[in-house]
Amino acid sequence: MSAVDDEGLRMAETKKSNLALVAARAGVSVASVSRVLNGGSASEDMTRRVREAAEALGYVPDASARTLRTGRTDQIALAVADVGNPVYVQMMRTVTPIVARAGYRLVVSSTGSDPDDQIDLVTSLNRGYADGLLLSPLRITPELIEAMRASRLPIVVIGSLPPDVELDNVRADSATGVGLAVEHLAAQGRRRIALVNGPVDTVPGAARLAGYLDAIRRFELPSSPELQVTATGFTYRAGRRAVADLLGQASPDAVVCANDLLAVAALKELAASGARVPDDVAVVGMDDTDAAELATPSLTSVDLGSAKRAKAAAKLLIRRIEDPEAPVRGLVIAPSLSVRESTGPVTDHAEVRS
Amino acid sequence: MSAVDDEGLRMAETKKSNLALVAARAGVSVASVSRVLNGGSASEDMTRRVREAAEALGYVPDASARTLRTGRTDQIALAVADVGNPVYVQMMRTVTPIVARAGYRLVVSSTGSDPDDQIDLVTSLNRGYADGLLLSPLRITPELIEAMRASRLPIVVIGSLPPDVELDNVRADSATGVGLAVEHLAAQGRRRIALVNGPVDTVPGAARLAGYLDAIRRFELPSSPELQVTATGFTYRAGRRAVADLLGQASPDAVVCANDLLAVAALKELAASGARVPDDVAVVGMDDTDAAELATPSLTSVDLGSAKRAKAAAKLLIRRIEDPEAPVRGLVIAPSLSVRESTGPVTDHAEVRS
DNA sequence: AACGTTCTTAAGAACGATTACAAGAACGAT
DNA sequence: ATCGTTCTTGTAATCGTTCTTAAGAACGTT
Repeated sequence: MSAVDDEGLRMAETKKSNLALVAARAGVSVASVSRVLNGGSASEDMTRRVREAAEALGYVPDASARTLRTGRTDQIALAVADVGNPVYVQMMRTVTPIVARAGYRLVVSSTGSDPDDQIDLVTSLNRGYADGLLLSPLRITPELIEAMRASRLPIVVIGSLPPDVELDNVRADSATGVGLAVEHLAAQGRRRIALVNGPVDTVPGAARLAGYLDAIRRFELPSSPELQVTATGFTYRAGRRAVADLLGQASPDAVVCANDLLAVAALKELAASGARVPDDVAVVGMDDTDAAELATPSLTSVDLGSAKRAKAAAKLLIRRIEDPEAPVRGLVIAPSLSVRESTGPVTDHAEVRS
Repeated sequence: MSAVDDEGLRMAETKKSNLALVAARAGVSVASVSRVLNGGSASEDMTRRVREAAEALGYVPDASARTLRTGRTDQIALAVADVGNPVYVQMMRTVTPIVARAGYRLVVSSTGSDPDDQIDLVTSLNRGYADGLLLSPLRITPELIEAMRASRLPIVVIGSLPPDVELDNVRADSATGVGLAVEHLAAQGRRRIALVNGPVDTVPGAARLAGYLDAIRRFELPSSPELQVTATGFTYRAGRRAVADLLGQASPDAVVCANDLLAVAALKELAASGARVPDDVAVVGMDDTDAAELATPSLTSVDLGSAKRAKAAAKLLIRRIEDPEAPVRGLVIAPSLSVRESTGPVTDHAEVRS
């Protein structure tokens, strides 16, 4: 409680204010104020008076009025299924500077994995709260596709779509990605390669299972149902349960996981069971997020190009917003493998071990 | 390429539509349409016709028009400094259901740690793109405080403020939290307790340093500048560098870190240097996020009540939106300690493994 | 001096929703 | 039959901005 009150000294009174008030104070018309503030041509005297009045009143233009008039919000929405998944963090990071450079603000909303949530999101997009949407849906239903197709505002899908759907999208090549992982493991002489997948009724879950089965066949590895487990979600906790089940029913010498969180869960569960990584069991994650580098041992991870995908999707969306007639595009980003400790050269340890 | 085109069969044409179109189709006035759709009283016949017309046209109300008229957006904004920090993920998770239950949608924007970004954010809030803002600023400047004070729309600060500032806020008690960590370590006989802090010109950085110095004095532990290092940010990478510096200049038997990311960095750097955790060096994190549980070994972490703080802040904001005259409140959430492996008793370690 | 050109500024019409107000219909009561 | 009440529906104003149109001023040209 200081004795001196210095409030009101130079306090911009942001209570409320609009063009009319500024105009009245400057002694000009609202049109002129708008023109000056939006960089139209005006006399020097006019410009000065308007600027002063606006400053004095702490004028801030009203977003909804402007949007109503112009039809633009200068916002782009990014919808993610799970804010806890580091792959989405990576996407947010990549997208933010791109949309900012194009003059948009990014707003993030988190949906559940429920397709209905996403339909709601598309609907509310059509209320016009953003100029476009970047959507990365886990599950795709015909209803969701129909909603996206009917959307008045542009949507770019990050992820795969059924082949006949004509929507801008940027997809990963999960199958090839899983193939890279299996190839890497097989080259080390690993034979009992397990898959820890997320729900197979999701787009990534289905793609990763397909890629796994294909790779197992290609490399002529033993295939057995016991080596495949499905977590109830792409989360750490679900991963722990799934891996515990796996270890109860099989003895893999390598585990490929559908994302990095599941892979961290595998590391933990293996450690709890007394198995050494990578000596006894190798672990491969997917998405190549921060979590892969932070894990102990650090995780070999399939880079599905999330950052590139997000970047490409953002550019696609911006182009589409600016030119609604642009042809529909579908991009595929090639995967690569980031090798780290969790699949570390077996030779070093194998020598020691045997 | 199927031979049959079934487009236009029942495709809701969401091109554009407004109350006037719906009204024309239903043969009633726009006012009646609005009334029916917003749950006003209307005859059965009227209701049916309006519903049908709205459905047929795929009518979706325009957000900006509604906002312009009513002054409400039904959105609450949450601004976080770093989407990569798991403590913010925790906050987002907690806040989402609370605002949803109150009928708001949550939009997340990420600011940098630069106070100017946050001032921009407050300004754009005053454009009316949300009904209120939850802000967790890393650095607080007089300008930011002035901007928040002058805001036309309510803001609740998650974090500490200078004592004389009258703004709704929910703060952690970092000092006591650090004290809990030091007490726990001292009770194990650890004496050379180091601090890995974030930048001290940030609010949490300053608070944690103060708490550390106070605790060191209280427990009569040796204090030396070599035991205190400051990372250039609250990130993993900055943490690695800071811990490397620390290990180069001192031999701590315990490390208290200003957040979980820094603590994970400490684990990694200690492992790289050959030190065993917790046998040689104990590590304590802060915020008690998922990262603490996922780390190897799992991290003992000071729970600064982030989830509770976020929850309380959201409730405060909603109350404030609904009653702008409500008295200003400041809450403090008490910290607690979640003990895990990284400070585990050395004896216990042996039991588990044998 | 009359006229056309250019430049500056103002007036007013949108954008699409909500809502106060008024007008008319329906209905029961006296 | 008249009046008052209630219920339903329509008319029109309003939110704050942008932008078209047009009016007026300034200036050069013939």
